Amino acid sequence: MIKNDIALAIEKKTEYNRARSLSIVEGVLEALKSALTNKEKVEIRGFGSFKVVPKKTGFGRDIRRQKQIRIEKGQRIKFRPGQELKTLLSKAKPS
Amino acid sequence: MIKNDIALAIEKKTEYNRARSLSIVEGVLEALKSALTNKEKVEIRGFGSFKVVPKKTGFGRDIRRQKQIRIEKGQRIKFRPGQELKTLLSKAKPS
DNA sequence: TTTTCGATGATCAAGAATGATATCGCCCTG
DNA sequence: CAGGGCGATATCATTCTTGATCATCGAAAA
Repeated sequence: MIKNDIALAIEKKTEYNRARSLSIVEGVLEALKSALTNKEKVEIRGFGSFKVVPKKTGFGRDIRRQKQIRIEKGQRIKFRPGQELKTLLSKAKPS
Repeated sequence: MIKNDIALAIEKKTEYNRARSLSIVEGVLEALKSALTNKEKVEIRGFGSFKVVPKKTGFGRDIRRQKQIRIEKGQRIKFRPGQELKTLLSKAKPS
């Protein structure tokens, strides 16, 4: 599924055309991005939660130079699926 | 950020009221859930990708009974943040 | 069509997550 | 507001990811 597919689903659900539906989907994504950029946790019951956490510290590896390098401070995003999503998955047919 | 906050953002962006905006947000989430339930990967450029992958195999622990147990087959969902989201995060002020 | 993101893979060591089940305080949401 | 999801926590052994950089190629998206 890609952004356009979601817009298609919104198009079917509303009286908006594809372009407007796409714009709305982008609005949703933008809201999420903005919250996360502000380190704000995002929690959607049933779907899941996104949380900004610190990067690991210590060392990483620069493969090109075969050397260890120090990992700078930073943040990353963790997603944790919600209950409902997990349940839907466990009920779906095995792949 | 919670579902209602996203609906608020959509309300501001459209001529829909809160209830309809909320319904649209739910439509977006429903589309995502449906795709994932069907084991379909979801890729949104810049935001990130969700992918259904097999659960780890081997053993888990039943704490109540202080015993190891075998982990049944299953699926879980992995999220991988997109480039843009990572970049926004690294540019945001340290917390 | 063009741009560029994203998946994959390579290395290595450290550390986080995963799985299982249950409790409890907080809080999302119908 | 009430119901129940969510997250932290507990255990233990194992699995997996994380981080760094970069090349390749398929595909998202403008």
